[in-house]
Amino acid sequence: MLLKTTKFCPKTSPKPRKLHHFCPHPPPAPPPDPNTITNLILETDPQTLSHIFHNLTEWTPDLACTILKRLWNHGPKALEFFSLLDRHNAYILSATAFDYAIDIAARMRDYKTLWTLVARMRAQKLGPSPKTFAIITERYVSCGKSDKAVKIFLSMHKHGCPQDLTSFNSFLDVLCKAKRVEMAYKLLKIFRGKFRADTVSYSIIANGFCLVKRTPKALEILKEMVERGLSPTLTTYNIMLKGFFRAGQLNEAWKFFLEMKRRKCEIDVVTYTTMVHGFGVKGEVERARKVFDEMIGAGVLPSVASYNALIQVLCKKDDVENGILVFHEMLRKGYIPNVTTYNVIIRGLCHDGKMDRAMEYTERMKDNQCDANVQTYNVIIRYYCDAGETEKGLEVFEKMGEGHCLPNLDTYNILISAMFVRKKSDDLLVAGKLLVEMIGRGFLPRKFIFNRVLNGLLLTGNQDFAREILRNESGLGRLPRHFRL
DNA sequence: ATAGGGTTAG
Repeated sequence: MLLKTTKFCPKTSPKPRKLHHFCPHPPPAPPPDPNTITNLILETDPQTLSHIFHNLTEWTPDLACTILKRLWNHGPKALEFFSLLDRHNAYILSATAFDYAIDIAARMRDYKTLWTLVARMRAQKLGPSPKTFAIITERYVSCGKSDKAVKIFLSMHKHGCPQDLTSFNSFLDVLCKAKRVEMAYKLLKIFRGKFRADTVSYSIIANGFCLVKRTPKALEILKEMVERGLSPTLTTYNIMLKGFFRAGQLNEAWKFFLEMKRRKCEIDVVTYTTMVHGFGVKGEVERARKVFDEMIGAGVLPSVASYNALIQVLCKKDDVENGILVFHEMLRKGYIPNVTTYNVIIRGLCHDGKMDRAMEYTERMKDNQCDANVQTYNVIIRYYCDAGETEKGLEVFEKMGEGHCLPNLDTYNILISAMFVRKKSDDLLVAGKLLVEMIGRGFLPRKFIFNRVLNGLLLTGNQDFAREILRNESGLGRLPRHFRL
């Protein structure tokens, strides 16, 4: 056993010590099961948990990381778990585990904990690494603190983290993905000498302009890059290609694709998949199919992602049944569908009102050792709620909890919004409960959602509940100031 | 997480 039995179940099984006489050679310990431990952590209060941890053996760094990942959508529990490990089995914590914990603290905007963890990581000589700083700066940028993120990046070395071209490029990418491309470009111009900016740096900036649909500017960046003696790579071209599609410039995309071929670029599976997806989402289903066939004709082996792109396109812009035909075709060819493949089909079926068949596919996933993820559940819940089957949505929500998938922020938003459509006061009580639960799990509700639930409770004569929520949450100090009365 | 391709919701 992983757990010493006496401490494991102190209330229910206090006796059978004597049996050991008859069992001199206990059976070998079963492999530690992350699910069991995760559920134990979720159900147990902090103090009891501390006792249990005292008696836990057989920890491995991998197990610790797996559990942290499972607790991803329950920030407070994840950090509680992390600090218990830190106290009892410090040597089990890896750099990856620290990165997870830091990411979670940052997501909860608990900056004090974040920097404590960084210091602790450093004290244990586990980092912080450039990856750690990519995580931290990404979180700061995503909540609007880009200037602060720049300062953090520039002071990385003071935390014992090397500052080099790679970490510079990562940071530029963080800014670009948060649509702060102008800021990234300014930084590039300031620091390109110091860090010796390369093709990757410029490609990242070009991608940043593509993400905000400014393809002419992206092309300018590439021109500048070439003038500085840096050569584009296939990745650079694929970035541009995707940019044209994103900006709705289908003709430019097509011309660019032809030009790539004419210049004897070694067009790869990513190029083709970009074309299939790009054409497809703009409704050009036949052209998407043609490109897919051309890929096979050219001897480029489609990947699972290629199939996913085609299936998605068919499900969305053509007919789910045609998507399912391609799904069967990929199975015939020996491909192993992944969770995205299933999610695309499930969404297609839901969208077509075929909820029962969508549910069948979730079962099929299980049979094929492909675990449904939170996105799978969110799709099903959303469509049940949209179809007015709120109870079924809630049922699926409950089921994901008892499994090993915790709801995320989207799940709560979907469900809470659904609690307003029927104008039933009972629904609002559920909304209130969900709100309390999500806050307890470290999610910050949007101001709009929070006020909507509170107002709803007030209007339906549930003042006491509303007041209780406010008192609890402001007492915890977890809510931003605008929520306080 | 040094840059590119599949999921979100119209």
